[in-house]
Amino acid sequence: MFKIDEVAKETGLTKRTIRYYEEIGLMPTPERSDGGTRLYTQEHIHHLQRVISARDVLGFSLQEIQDYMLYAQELTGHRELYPQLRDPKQQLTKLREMDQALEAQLRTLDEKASKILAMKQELEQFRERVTTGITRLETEEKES
Amino acid sequence: MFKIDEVAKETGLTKRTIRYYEEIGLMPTPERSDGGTRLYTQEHIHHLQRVISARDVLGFSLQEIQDYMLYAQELTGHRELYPQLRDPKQQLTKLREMDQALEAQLRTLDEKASKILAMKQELEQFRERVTTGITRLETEEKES
DNA sequence: TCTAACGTTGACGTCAACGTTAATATGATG
DNA sequence: CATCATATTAACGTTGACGTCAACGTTAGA
Repeated sequence: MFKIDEVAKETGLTKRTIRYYEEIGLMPTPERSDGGTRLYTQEHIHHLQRVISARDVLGFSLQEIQDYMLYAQELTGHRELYPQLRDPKQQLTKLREMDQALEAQLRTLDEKASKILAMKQELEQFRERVTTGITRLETEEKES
Repeated sequence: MFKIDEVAKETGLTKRTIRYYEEIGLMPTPERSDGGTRLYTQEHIHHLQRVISARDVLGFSLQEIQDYMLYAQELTGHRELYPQLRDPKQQLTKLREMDQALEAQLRTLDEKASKILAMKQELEQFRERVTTGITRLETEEKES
């Protein structure tokens, strides 16, 4: 069980940000001590690290990340979905919704990946020109 | 020569955003008519499209995009860099700086690409589980 | 040339994503 | 058990990235 300062050091987030993420529902609410101090588990830390990854690396808004995490949680940790809690018709509808959403998210990821590739190629071209420029200047320097 | 509304329609940005990007130095200042109306070229549109790409797809801050665009401009459009405007020593120093910066940017891009891949794989796993769930429910439905 | 449609510059408004401060309670340690 | 580092909530402040509105000038077409 970790207190918030420990979690902050593990994740690199500030304590404020951690509480904020809980506030907006981006994180499962941790347990509390008798006095009210938040007590986090390793799971919480993992969760936060994935949130950070999605936020920093992909530039998703916290809202988008929340949508993504929703599915992730339903399918991994708490699988209260698969055991038929309800009418199978409703199950089917929900699963189809999830399928649609997942497909959409995969498409945006593909888009991003291809654009990243394009930027990479551009930067690599730039870099080639720079390195040839450097070597040219270096040889000129030696010749003088 | 395009006026701002045309550029807005081409790029999907609002006029406000276009002026804002100019204001913060994210775009080369366009020419003006005698009356003061901004007159854009095709180049400006291309530039904006690349900015949009970097912003939307990578979630860079406008400041980061500005840094990126700085090098891009120095190396493509206005190649006032290569003709030795100055002392070759200074040239060399500058080129080395650029090389460092480009390398760093390439590293961050690689990082992003690999994280995107990881997310993709996760989502694909989720999707498999969902689709198997769907087919199972569908066959159960037919059997009843 | 007149006018409707579009352009320009302030200036203030807004929303997300936190930072900061204050006032107060909690928890570990000698 | 005293105390000092941490914790909590509540509230307001800030920054980036624009939206919106007002007051006014410009342009193009009838």
